Amino acid sequence: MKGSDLLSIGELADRTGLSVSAIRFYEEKGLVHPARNSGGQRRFMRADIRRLSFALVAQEFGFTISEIASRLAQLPEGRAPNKADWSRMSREFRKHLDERIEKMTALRDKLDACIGCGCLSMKSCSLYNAGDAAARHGRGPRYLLGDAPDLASFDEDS
Amino acid sequence: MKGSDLLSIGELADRTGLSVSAIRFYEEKGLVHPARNSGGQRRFMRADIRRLSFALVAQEFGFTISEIASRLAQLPEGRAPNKADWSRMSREFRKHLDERIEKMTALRDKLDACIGCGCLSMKSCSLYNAGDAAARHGRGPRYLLGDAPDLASFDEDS
DNA sequence: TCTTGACCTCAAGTATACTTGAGGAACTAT
DNA sequence: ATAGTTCCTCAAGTATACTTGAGGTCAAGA
Repeated sequence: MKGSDLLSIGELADRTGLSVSAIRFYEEKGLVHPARNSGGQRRFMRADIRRLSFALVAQEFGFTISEIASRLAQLPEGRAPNKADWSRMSREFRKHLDERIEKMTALRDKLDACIGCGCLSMKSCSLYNAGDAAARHGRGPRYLLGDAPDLASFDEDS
Repeated sequence: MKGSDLLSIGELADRTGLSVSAIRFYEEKGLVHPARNSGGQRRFMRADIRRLSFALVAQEFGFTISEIASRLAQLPEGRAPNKADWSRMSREFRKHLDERIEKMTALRDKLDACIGCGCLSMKSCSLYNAGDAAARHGRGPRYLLGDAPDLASFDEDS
């Protein structure tokens, strides 16, 4: 396979640092769509190195496989994506990153305020209802760091 | 149970927005340590509302249950934690938050630089080896957004 | 007292993200 | 040609974070 511009799954694993099984799994999830040779073995394009590397970075940021698959789906399928394709996609990705960082920072600052004022008692804690600012996908609390329905709980024992 | 300063699991669920099953699960994981009444039912302290609320916030930030359990273990067990206990704990927690946000921001900025220069081709991409800056706990890629072992892959088709 | 809702335990199921293993075919080098 | 490595599929296992269900007990109001 050396010299070819198609990569076997093992070569791709070496190039990305991923395991072979993880790459198969990612294919199943739609992150890559390798061709097959006459013997049925996967043959990847060089551009797939970048797709998978992007996936790994995105995972660092807490994106799920299916979210990543959606982003990668924006890249052209037939031809290898070029700089413009990647830049466009990355720029969009960046927006989501910004949002995520912003939410984390906002939540941290609220926690910070709570530590600063020493309250944590919900009478004036800004973390109460901070949930509006935090991206709580799916399951989540109705009250954060608080006990709003009854305002007497903490100050008694302090 | 009304009027008592001990809460049933259902009351705690109402106050935190958690499900009853989740609270039982969290007990199993050591986030709370409720007493039992004569009939074997769980009786929670008011302070447990805060413990669980903290757990929920921490989960937003991407901490695992066991990490959260470790943090909560720093609070006094016998007596209800007071403001000073919570502040001390939160302050420590805040450090971890800062680190996490910093790492995300650093990684984003590297991605940003890549978009800016339009490279994404690994010859000078700063996301390559960005892994040093990114907290990759456990499994992780050896190469990020790149294909260092062979520097010719992207520029051909662009 | 009796009924109904809340609670109990324990086992199993769900989703995400993979890994591991069995049994077998393909590829590559000598 | 043949050995050794790599690849294939499919099923099952792992860890995290819970939920759901079965079968049964407890508590609180009428």
